[in-house]
Amino acid sequence: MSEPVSIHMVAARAGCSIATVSRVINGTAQTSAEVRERVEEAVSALAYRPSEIGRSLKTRKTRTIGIVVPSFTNPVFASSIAGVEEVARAHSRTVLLTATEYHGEREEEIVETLLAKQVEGLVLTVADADNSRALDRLDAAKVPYVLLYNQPARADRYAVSVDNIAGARELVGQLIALGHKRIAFVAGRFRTSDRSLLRYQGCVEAMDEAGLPKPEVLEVDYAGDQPEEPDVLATKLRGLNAPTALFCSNDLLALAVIAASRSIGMKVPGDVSVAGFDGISIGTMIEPSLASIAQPTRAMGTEAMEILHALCQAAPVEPGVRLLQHQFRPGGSIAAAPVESKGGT
Amino acid sequence: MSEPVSIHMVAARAGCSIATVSRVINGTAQTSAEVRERVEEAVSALAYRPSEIGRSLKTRKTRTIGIVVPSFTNPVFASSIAGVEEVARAHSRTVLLTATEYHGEREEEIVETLLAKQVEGLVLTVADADNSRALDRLDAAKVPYVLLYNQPARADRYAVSVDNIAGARELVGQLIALGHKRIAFVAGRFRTSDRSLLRYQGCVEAMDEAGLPKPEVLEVDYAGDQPEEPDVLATKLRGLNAPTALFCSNDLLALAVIAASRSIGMKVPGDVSVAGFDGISIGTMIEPSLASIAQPTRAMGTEAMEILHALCQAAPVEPGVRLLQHQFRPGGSIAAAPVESKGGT
DNA sequence: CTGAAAGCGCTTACAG
DNA sequence: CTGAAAGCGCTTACAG
Repeated sequence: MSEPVSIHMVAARAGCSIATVSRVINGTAQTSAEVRERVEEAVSALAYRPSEIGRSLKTRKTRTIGIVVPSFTNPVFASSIAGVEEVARAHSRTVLLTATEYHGEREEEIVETLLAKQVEGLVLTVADADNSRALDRLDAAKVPYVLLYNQPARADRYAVSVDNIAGARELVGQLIALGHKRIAFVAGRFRTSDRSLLRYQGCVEAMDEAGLPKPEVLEVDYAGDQPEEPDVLATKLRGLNAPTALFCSNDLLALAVIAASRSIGMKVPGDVSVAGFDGISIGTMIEPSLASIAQPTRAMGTEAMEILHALCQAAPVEPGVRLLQHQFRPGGSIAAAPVESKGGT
Repeated sequence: MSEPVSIHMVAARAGCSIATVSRVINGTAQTSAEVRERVEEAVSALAYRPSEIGRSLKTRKTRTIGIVVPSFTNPVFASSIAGVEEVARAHSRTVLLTATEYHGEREEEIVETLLAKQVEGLVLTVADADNSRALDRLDAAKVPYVLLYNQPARADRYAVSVDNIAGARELVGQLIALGHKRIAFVAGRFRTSDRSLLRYQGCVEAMDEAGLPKPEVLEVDYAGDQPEEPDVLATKLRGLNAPTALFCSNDLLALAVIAASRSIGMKVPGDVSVAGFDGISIGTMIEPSLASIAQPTRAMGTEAMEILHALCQAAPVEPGVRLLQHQFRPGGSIAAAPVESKGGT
């Protein structure tokens, strides 16, 4: 900070030119053993580290990538970020991290900032991958990016996701098999999550096929990752038309829904079954365990970063959405539908 | 990526010098309305964004700070990172993110990388704040940093934490008040977490004061944030000398311990009480809810970043540890000690 | 109010 | 094997 040591000081101490210092440090050309030794001595004596910023300006490569996700505090994002970071480090890349806090309108501004930082590429989860000014901006700037959790309809974008529709269908299929007929879909922010919408769609399809009516929908407000006040949520749940099962668009929401249900005397799964989507690990530790669709979150992060790395080196990569395998995770939070008794709770 | 637009292109289109372009963009000097207009036209037509990297090289300021934490997937870190990022953005700073994955020996290397990236400062949680080569390196480089969750004994380091000893004492005091006499401390990695050690110390102190013997200690291996296999953990729990209460060094561990206890037929809190430390929000949603010591994690992140920001601008800040207020969070996971029956489970 | 020039810390042809 | 020089994209005295 105070007196950053530059390549000139190293050269001075080693008694050679800065070009030579650069060469021995990067091993980019032959150097005599003596000079090499002197340079190495100077480097360690001065605790010299070449400035990435000077280097970047010259090479036009920053070896930095940007991540933008809605939130860090949802384990789903946290764990894929961990995957991205791991692979980034393996390729000696650094990660610039940002969160939109679910404000889709911040995406563009954030992307601008990241672009100004000269990131070589981005991994991002946007509100709506098919209608995003942030992505359009990236396309225009020709900066490579890989979407995570989004499933864009456009075939020219790179993305890593699970099949949200299929996952939701599978889960709702399980619910139906358990005898549930009145299933409600509890949604976090359709507008800010195209995933939520796809899961809803999967739910509708499964019910359609079973000859059941469209699911009732409960849209829930959030503050960050925390759904609204438990009692507000409880009141809303009470307002539903006595569903026997609640399919929540994500696990965090499902946990809140279970707590809220409990608070109004609804036993889970005795009175109502509750399922989520994501498969966060805590879901397996609690009682009842949370039925869900597990996504390989960390692997999704590593896969996305591997693709991005390839893209950054202009390696040829087939565009499109990579669908990783999801898995139904059974759990004690769902059970056979209670016997019909004309009108629920 | 492909044809990044530079200040020269803008100047060319606007028919002025690059100096003038710089001036209107930064509003750093008077400019005539006409020129300003032409420059602005060129900027938006070309979608020009000044390169932060060029700018940084000249100004010697990157407006970037680094974060290093053991893991992203522990909600405690995730949420403080969110706080750091929020404040960083408010000060137009960007955040470079890294995780050690609990490998203390990676700290130094990570710090080197961050230094090479010319971060202006760092927020970090290290394994041992009083014995850290990474911190020594930062001191030598005179790069400001603020510790988070660590409580260094040295008075010259900046840190934001809760009082881990006091928190642990408080919690264990509650346990003792409930009649518990055989309390075991379940520890995550003492070697990689000075917090864990302090919490242990608080536990010992509280038991000492009550005239109880030192707590039995169970050290648990981790893989990332996941404690070892549930059945391994269960076996280890079984090996304990029939404690009536388990104080776990963090909430994630407590959840795993509860699950493992259940798996061997120990009811929580009927047969054994379990408490954690951190106060993660999920702890309040589950049944039984998790007794814990709540830390204001997000606020700790924002506070740390505010201090760092001040430090980066060479504002005078009192060194030392800021202790934020922790709070005992009652929970259904702890209850009165079962009546003595000569030898536990 | 504006421009030419220097320089931030590097890397890399180009000579030798 | 080594050095002098140019240049990456900016900002900022210094002149005018």
